[in-house]
Amino acid sequence: MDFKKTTLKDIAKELELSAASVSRALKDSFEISEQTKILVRECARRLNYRPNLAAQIIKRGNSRSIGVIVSAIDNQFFSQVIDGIESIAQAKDYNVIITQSHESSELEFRNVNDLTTQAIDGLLMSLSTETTDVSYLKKLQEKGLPIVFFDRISDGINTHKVIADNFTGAFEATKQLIKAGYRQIAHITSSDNVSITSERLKGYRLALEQNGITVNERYIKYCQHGGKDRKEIENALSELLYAEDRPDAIFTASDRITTTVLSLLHRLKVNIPDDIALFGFSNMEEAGILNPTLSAVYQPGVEMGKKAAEMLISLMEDKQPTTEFETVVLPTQIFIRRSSQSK
Amino acid sequence: MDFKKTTLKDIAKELELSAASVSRALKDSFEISEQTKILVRECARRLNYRPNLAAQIIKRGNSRSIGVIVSAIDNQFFSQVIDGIESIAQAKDYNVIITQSHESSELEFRNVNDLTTQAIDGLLMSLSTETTDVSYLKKLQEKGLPIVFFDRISDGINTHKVIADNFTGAFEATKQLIKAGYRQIAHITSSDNVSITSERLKGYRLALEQNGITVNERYIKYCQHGGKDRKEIENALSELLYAEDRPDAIFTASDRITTTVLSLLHRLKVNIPDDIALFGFSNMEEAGILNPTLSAVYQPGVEMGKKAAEMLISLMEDKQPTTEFETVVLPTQIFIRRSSQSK
DNA sequence: TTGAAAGCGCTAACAG
DNA sequence: CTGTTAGCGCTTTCAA
Repeated sequence: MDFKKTTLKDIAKELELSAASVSRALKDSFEISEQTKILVRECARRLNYRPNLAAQIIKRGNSRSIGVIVSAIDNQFFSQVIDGIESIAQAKDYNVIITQSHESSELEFRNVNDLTTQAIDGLLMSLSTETTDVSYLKKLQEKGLPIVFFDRISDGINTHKVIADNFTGAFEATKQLIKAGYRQIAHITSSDNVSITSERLKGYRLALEQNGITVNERYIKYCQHGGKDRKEIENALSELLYAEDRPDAIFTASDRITTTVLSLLHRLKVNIPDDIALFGFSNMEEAGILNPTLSAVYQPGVEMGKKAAEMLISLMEDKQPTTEFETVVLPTQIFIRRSSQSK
Repeated sequence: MDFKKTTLKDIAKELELSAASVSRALKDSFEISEQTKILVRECARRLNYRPNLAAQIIKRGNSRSIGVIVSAIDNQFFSQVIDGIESIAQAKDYNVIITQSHESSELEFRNVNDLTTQAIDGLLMSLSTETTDVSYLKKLQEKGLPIVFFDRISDGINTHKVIADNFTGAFEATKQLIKAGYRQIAHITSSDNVSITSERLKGYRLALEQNGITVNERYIKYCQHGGKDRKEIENALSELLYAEDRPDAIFTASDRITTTVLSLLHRLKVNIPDDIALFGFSNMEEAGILNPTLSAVYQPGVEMGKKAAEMLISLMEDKQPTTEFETVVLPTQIFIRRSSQSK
């Protein structure tokens, strides 16, 4: 079945006008008489006319739409970012096309390809945990595609970037655990490919060092797929739990890792926070009704989305190529709840 | 800044061929010699050529992309549905454009408009809680746009539909509460505009009646905005809690309502399930680590997405207009956990 | 105030 | 095997 759309010509024929006049009338051009405008508008409504975007894109050479790539939209942090992006985009009359990489660099590559094929004017991007090679993005950028990175950024590309203050977030979280009396603090984190991992790791390390605790490298566990694969979190956790020097606290570096660890500890009947404390990075609205309530570092998702969209749109609308790029760091928030305080 | 794309012409000029030949070479047409094909492919790669989708759309008259409208992607049920849709779409080489209505019929209308302007070939749609008028969708359908409804469907339009077995889900949930000894079972649900509300309500009513419990109409509370507005849930809950015949159990009809009620009960220090039991519709992965663990009706989100996408694609690819439509009902699952069993 | 015509990038019919 | 040409829906000169 084919979706028969009304075109300019249909209206022109109906009204015995030229397509050009109809086009101008619909744009409220000054060269068209009020009377024809009214006629045209009425006819357009009646025939349910909708301009063909593809034709406009071809003509104008731009599409007024921006592509977004995140690892997964069911991550509340990312859906908040998307809400932020959409609010700015709508205000400035841009369309938003959302795609998911599901932590796969192959899918990420494919999405970028699809998006550029789809004539996007700009790209907002948070890298997958798997991604190490960003050369194809660099090429696109060199061809003039404006790109702004958020959350998981890359040093390999010079452009605007927006991140949360992962370092301070991790530092404060670890400090809180220490303050609550924990000493053997493990860290389960994402792949060391992504920027957020090393930023958070630095905060974790410094907090320990500043408090006279030697960093135990065996306490640091990486999940190469960002916890997309439940198994890898299970492995990391078992290694920690069945070691001779079992930690008394775990600091987890992402939403998914945090909730999975919590659920695994439940299943293993490990008491939180008495046996093991838990402090996570999480934007879950439900953190306060988990068992136990979850201490967490919260990232300003909506704000990050807004900022990233604003920066991208400014790149797109700049007449001359931008050469001075900035990296915006947004503050994180710490919520201290039950899961990190027994002692 | 403008994103300068390589076109067929650029390749043609470079290779001193015609645009037509280049086009055919890239399509691996039989009329082109192996040698030119190799040359063309090499050149395309080198110049980072990407076909201009807009041009193809105009030419072909279709876009190989399908639009999706859900109320909010941060709802885990909907993100599962989207994952299902994407898996089918990718396999059949369709693009997916996701939009959110945020439970507003105005935004929903705007999204539909944007999507049809963007030359989608088909539409997958779950209605917002606010929506009562679907006449504009009917018009689109009459113009030949294939539409498939999922989850929140409308009687006003005759087409394929996919829903979960809301009736049985609600029936079983209520029955479980009765079995656990509860008698004063309240129901907090969405707007009575949406189909899922009445389906679930029917199950709730029947379970009560079958067990000799008279339905107390004051126990049924509607949230006109599906709980998007926290206040409306708060109001519904207070009315229940401060009534003279305070219920001893609440059956909630959606993810958002469920978690919000849980969090409000926490704040009010109401003990669950001893003071009040809770049974909800929820697709949250975290249901098992909430406090208390949440008894829930689970809907097959991924499956629903897959089924809806398959039906839509079959509508789109059918040569003659389909006249026989079906409504697929997928089974729900019941998870009985702590929140519904004290007595 | 309106129309005719060209052209955006691509494809397909037709010609050679 | 390859090129020429027309046309998809729209905008934009240029001309009337």
